[in-house]
Amino acid sequence: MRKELEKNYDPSQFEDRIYKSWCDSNYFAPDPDRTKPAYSIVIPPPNVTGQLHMGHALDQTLQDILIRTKRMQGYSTLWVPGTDHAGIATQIKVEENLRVNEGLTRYDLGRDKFLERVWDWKNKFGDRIISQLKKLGSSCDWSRERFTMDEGCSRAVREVFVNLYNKGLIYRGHRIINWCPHCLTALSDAEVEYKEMPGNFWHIKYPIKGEDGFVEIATTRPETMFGDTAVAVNPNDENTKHLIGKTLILPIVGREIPVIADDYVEIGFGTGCVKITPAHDPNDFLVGQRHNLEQIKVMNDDATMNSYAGKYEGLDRYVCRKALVSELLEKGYLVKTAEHTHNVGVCYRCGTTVEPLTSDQWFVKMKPLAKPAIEAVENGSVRFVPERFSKNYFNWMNNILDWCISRQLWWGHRIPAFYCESCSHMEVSKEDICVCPKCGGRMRQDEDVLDTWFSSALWPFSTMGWPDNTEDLKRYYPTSTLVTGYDIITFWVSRMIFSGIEHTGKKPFSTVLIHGLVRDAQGRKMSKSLGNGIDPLKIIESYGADALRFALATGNAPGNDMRFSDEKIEAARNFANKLWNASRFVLMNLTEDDGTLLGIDFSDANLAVEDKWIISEYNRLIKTVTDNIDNFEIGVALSEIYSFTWDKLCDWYIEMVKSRIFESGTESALCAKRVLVYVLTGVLKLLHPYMPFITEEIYQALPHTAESIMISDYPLYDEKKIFAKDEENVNRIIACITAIRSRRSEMNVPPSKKAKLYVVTKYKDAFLATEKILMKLASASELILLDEYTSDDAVMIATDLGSLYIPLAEVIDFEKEKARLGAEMKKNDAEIERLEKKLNNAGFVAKAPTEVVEAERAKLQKYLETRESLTVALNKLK
RNA sequence: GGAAGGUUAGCUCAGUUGGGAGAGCAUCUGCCUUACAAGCAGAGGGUCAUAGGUUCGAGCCCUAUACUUUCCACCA
Repeated sequence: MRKELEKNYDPSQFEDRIYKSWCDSNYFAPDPDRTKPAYSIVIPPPNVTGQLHMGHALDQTLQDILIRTKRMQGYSTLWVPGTDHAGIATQIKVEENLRVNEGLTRYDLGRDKFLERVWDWKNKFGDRIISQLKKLGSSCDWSRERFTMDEGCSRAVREVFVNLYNKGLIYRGHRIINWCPHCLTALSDAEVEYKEMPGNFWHIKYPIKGEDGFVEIATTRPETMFGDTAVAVNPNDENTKHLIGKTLILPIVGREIPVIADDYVEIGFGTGCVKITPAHDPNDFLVGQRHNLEQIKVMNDDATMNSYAGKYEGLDRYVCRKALVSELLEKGYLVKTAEHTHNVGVCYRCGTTVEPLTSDQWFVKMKPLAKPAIEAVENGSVRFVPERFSKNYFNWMNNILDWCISRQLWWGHRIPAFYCESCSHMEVSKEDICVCPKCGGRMRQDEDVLDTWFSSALWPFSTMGWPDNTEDLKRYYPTSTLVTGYDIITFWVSRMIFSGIEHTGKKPFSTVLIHGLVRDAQGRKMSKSLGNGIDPLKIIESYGADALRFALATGNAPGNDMRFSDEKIEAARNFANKLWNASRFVLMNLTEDDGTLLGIDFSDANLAVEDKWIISEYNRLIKTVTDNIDNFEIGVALSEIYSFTWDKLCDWYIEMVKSRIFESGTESALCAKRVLVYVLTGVLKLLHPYMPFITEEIYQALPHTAESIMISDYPLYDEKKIFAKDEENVNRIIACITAIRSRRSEMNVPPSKKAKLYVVTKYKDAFLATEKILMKLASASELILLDEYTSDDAVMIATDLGSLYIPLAEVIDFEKEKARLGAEMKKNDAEIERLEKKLNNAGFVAKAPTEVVEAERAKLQKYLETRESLTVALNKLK
């Protein structure tokens, strides 16, 4: 029994129901048929405690469009879902919660108790994001849902860590790293953002030992002078050369430091003399290494000063800075203070200014890993869409430094390194080690955890069971397409590429489809602090998931940011409504015995010219949509479906066949109905990947062969279903009807007023084939085909079909009509002149492709015909 | 400092190998025409940022300039 469609389109009535039916039917699981080609995607795992935002919605929509298309096209599709533990972000959230609700810190609870709390949190909110993804219609295989800290992924992490360590690609070292004094952890270079901030250049005198003079240095961070272990000058700088080798006395501190030569110092910048603080500046650190300088750390982990700062010990770095500057001023060491804006690194999670400092951390040696990963993109094995983002990638990968992977957090994968408490022997191992293999002493595991992105980097294969060579891995890895935003190319995409190549010997995916950010209606980034975020769930509630998906998938080019506005979502909803109503029309006219009439035979001689027209147009649509999807031009494909559905199917075809359909019982009516069902079903299929719910709801109400539209066959382009001649004829009539309507409207003829229509045409076939349509849609009371129209009481309309005359004597102002025709003639003549000039241009005719020249000739022909008609009409008015 | 985008209708944006510019929204004029007023039929509105160049032909390719966004680098 067929279902009826409700009178009004109300997605909330069916979206959840349909989603459940898909799940119950297990349609999201990959087809086990081994003969089908594989197509796979892994989800960019959202933060486990995060809330769905527009970025997710866009990301999900694009992936689902690809997956659903491929599934219908006969691929065995796998879309692996899951979530990320998001180390710092989650830990901060739980700590904040703990502080607000219980006034406790994580240290009050201790590591184990605290981690229990985080797991509680994860279990409580971990399902929320997943259920939100489902609201969007995502066709992920939920039975394969993964979490970066589940057993399998954790095993992969250990495997990778140990392998890299054994290859010498992971090492522990004392290096300068980015330290967040708020999160109390090291950060990788990628996790530091730079913000422009106003600051000062303080010029300070460093007295020269044994002389009266001094050296003037300029610094933006005077408080680090407690850690100065040299002053550097450029050996080629004539102005400062003489200082090399001298000894300086640090003001206030009194410690002696040397003047060294290093070409890191830029000649002509500042005073030419640079204080060197190896423990608190990345560049100074390198200078220190070159010159064997001592590293003096002057701050504690929370960015308060330590004992090296003498009486400033315990003060915050900025409080210290202020006090120190006053003291320097008092004592005459401060030469001047200049304003200076500079970029300051801040923690990407909490925004605190990071402190570069030396510390013992774990690193991944990047150069050897980066090389094959760069090559993979260079040789096209991994392809970015749009292509320009590969430049982004190269820029990062070519300049990459070693990756600091240890974090002083509790939430994350604990580093599998074990230290002996007795003999300090260290072992790195996949299994826990309790007893020292050297001395039998007790081993304790490294306190630190790994950077969240360390596990994300393994996501494409860890989710498929690696390091075991599972069936999934064999069948679905490497994955086909990765869909993500350009903002995490460095964080995530690049790391997946080198990890995949290193650990599986294969690239993790073939294509990286990059999308932009979803911004608010004013173009601002959506953010919590601005409070301008738009909640996708609210949008779904009031407009439906299909409308949201439509709004996100259309109207912007790949990789570009897009603005989300009410207008856009309303337009999307209106389209859904249009489709809904058109479908209702089709269904209303579907008599019971039509129910089996699918798969219409197109050799059927009963097909009217307009039937062939819409079938041809539909067939062309299939090609356009398929081609565009193949090129990842998802938005273009969708707008093609949109304009076909609205402009061709609804505005023309349905209007054209209405009168036929109402002649019930005739073969002609039946035929139109068959075509309607055929074309509508086809459009629904093409549209299904974009708007899965509404298309399914309508599909179920139509006569259908597949259980669900989502597992039905995707339409295929068929050259035999292009009826070029009929298309041409119908297009002529369409142009004709439009011209008539336009003239009537100009002349304020009410739509209800019908008028005789005289037609003078050399396209008699086209006219005869479409007579009825012309009559109805052009509001004609009678059609009269003539060889020549002789009276002068009619409005003449020059069209592609020929000259049309509407006798509307009472509304014609002859002078006005003459003027109008004259103006039209002038415009027409201008076109003729332009085309003749072009066609008389020997260069054009010789060099342009013949089809272009032919097209121009045809146009000229048309304008010449129009001139004839206009001339006749004008002569009559004289 | 390096790099990549953007500049097209009043607004937001498309424009896929170069062949006389499109959509949605907004505006104006008519319509409750038996699927749809979340609709129908018409209409107006653009020196495609500027200046050069290549070409028979440039919104599209090249060079320069202006304004703008983003990424990377950089706390002397």
